[in-house]
Amino acid sequence: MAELLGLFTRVSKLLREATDDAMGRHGVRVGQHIVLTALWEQDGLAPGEIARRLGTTTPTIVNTATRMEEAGLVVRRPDPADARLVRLYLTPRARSARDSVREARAALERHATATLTAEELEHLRSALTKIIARLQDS
Amino acid sequence: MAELLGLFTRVSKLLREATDDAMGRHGVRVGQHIVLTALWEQDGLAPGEIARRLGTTTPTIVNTATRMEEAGLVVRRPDPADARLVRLYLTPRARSARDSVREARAALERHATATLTAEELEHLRSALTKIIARLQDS
DNA sequence: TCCGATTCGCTAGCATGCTAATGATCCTAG
DNA sequence: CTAGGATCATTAGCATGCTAGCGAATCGGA
Repeated sequence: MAELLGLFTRVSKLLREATDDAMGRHGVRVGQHIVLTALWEQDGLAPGEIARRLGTTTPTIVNTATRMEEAGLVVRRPDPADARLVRLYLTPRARSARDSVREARAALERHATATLTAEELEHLRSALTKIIARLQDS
Repeated sequence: MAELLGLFTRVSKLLREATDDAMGRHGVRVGQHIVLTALWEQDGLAPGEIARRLGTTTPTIVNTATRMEEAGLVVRRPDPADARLVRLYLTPRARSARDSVREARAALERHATATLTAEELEHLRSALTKIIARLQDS
């Protein structure tokens, strides 16, 4: 596998599977993490605000929010000042899952990179950051 | 973005978008690349064989093959010796797209990693390979 | 030879993301 | 104060992957 894109495809798939597995044990699916991340930082955001923060689209957040509502992780409430807006609020269950989900992800990270030295890890982080910056520009 | 998993999620999404864009200009979608890769190496493989080679599932290959058949990239033909098997064959169009698709992917790779030194690139490749090996074991 | 287990491709149905189109609401210029 | 443009969530429909379950075909042991 000499091709870098192929390596990324492979890593992404494996990491995503492992992440979904690790988070699933805490009642959260991998796709819901971006919404949780945003709401953990600031509760009561609207779908469009979350999408803008995380570089996704509004329909993605809306659909994810619907699944999370069915799963009892968030509730929708209309904005009292602007009837176009819908605000998403975490349920107690979603709030309390925060630490365990974070720890599960951190543990997975440690496991996946266990064969890398601290220096290699830092290089990896740096390389990924550079690629992100490069792709976001264009 | 201190979290490595978050970096990977971001890179994957950006790279996947850019790849689909680059390949789309040659009439091939990003999800079809794994099937093409397998058939470019050996034409006439069955869905199950492709899935085993590439670490995906048979339904994924079957569905992708259906879309590729509609797009005129492959044809299905029954195996003469084993009626359970269906063999996938590239059309001339898919065969001739090989070089341009490869070059498009290579160009994207060069573009995405333009701000990395040769040494950084080698480290990145090595780190990704290590992570893949680590995750495949478990 | 024949019957149960295995091996196929395929379909159904789900999660995750996307774009395009819709309808409600808000705001601003005149 | 009103009309038209902007902004918002939502729905519809697609691509990509997955698991579960189906029916057809094959194989292997009695």
